Amino acid sequence: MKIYNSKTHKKEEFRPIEEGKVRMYVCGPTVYDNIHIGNARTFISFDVIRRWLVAAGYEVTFAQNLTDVDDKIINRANEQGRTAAEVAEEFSRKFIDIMRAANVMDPDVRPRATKEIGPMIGMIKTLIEGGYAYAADNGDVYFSVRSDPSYGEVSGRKIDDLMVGARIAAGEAKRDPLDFALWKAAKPGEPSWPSPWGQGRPGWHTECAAMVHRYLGTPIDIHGGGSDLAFPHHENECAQATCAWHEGFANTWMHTGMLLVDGEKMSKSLGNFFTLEEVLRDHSAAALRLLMLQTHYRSPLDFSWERLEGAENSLARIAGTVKNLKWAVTHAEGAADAELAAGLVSATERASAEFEACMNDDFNTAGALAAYFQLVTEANTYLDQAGSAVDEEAATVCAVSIAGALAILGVKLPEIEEPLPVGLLGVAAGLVGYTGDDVDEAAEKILAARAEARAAKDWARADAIRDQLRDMGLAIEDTAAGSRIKHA
RNA sequence: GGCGACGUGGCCAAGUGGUAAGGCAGAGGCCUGCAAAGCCUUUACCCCCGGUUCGAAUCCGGGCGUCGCCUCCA
Repeated sequence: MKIYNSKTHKKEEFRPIEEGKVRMYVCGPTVYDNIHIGNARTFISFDVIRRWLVAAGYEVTFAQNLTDVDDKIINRANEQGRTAAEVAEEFSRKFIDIMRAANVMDPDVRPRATKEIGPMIGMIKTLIEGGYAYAADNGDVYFSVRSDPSYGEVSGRKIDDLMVGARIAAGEAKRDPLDFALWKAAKPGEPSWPSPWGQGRPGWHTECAAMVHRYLGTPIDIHGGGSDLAFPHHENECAQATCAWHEGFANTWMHTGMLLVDGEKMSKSLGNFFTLEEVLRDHSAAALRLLMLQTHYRSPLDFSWERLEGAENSLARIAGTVKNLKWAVTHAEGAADAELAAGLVSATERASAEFEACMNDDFNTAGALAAYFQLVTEANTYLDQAGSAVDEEAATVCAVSIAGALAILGVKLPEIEEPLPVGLLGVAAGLVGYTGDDVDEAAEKILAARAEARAAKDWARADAIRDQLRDMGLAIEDTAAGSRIKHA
């Protein structure tokens, strides 16, 4: 398996530190608001990466933090006249719920910054003792960037290049403009914890480093996040961890590309964002994920509602094929053509091999999906050619393979076995006088009545039956193997 | 200004040395009583210029353009 390491700018053969095991960490959200789909892109990308590592046989330990103390949370709380803890609790809960709605697996560990103050203070102490950090008179503690000779390696920067943009904000007590806060002295009314440097709270970069160390142990195999976190966040995390424990921090750094709207980065500060919640209100999580996976995780991704609609259509096509394959298996009649069946089986094997090769090549989900789109076409062709004489084993193998591949990617196909509505019974009673209580039997009677009308060239009756079903949100699909009623 | 990434058909996008996957949308055709679904066909000077090579979308140099980071940001 090859993974692009953004620290070395190369695809590298992935070798976990511990044979067969992967420890990975992805920076979680600061819980001051609902997340937008740009945030979601990163979490969905790493969800797929994690799922593929698991599918490849690795035992994966996945940790993701919740940053529940931060300037932005405090500001939001002040605006709304609530406590920071209340704001953090609300959006932590919402984040967890919406991630589940998006079919993103829960992390194995989800530490919260406010519950990890002790380990953070411990790390800061170690850094001060080692000469890498210093406490300022005002109660802030800063990391001394120039004390770390490897600073800049994660994001590929040179300290001298950074000088231009670096500034010291009013009220800060840095010795060097490059230095960043490990611990911030409390201002009146802010949440704070006691420390050797007085009441205060941890800096953002401090949290992640301490939590990685505590829950995964350093070094870890994979550290991920959006590409906008590479600098300064990841650089600073790495600097602290490296200087505190001297055992390396993360072997592979992975950064996801930004999600764009009209060519510009989606972000809260620009205001050009859609929340994940509002997107999932009218669109399936599966379609959103499919849309995202059709672009490589490292590339920028241009979001549009048109594309999302397109993904919805693609998804329906795939789901339709899986559904048709399964239906054909249960309605198979007659001797199947062995050659046709063998063709479908080998097409399935080809798709599966191609899928695996693409995923193993730095998670090329777009290529992996393309292999299965091709198989979908081949399966549809098979169903056309085979008619009702479907080879049950070949069709099953194909259907399972398609559904399985999508499941690995976390794309949930629309309910394949959704039952027909009970209201169909009433239609059946009116149309064909069927008064039983078996919906499937009613459907068969209705289809039989339509077939009869068509045979008698009574198009008015045949179409009336179709129209009546349409009013109920049902459609009739005439396939090579016979007609059936499905959800429109 | 510094650093990095990218520029492939109407839209999106994979492909990093051997002659252009796939999705969506459009058009035409097949099938169908009509439709739906499905299948088939259909559109590429791979941003421009130069170089390396038997051969380049793919490597090198230059140019133009876009985006990101350098400040909170997934």
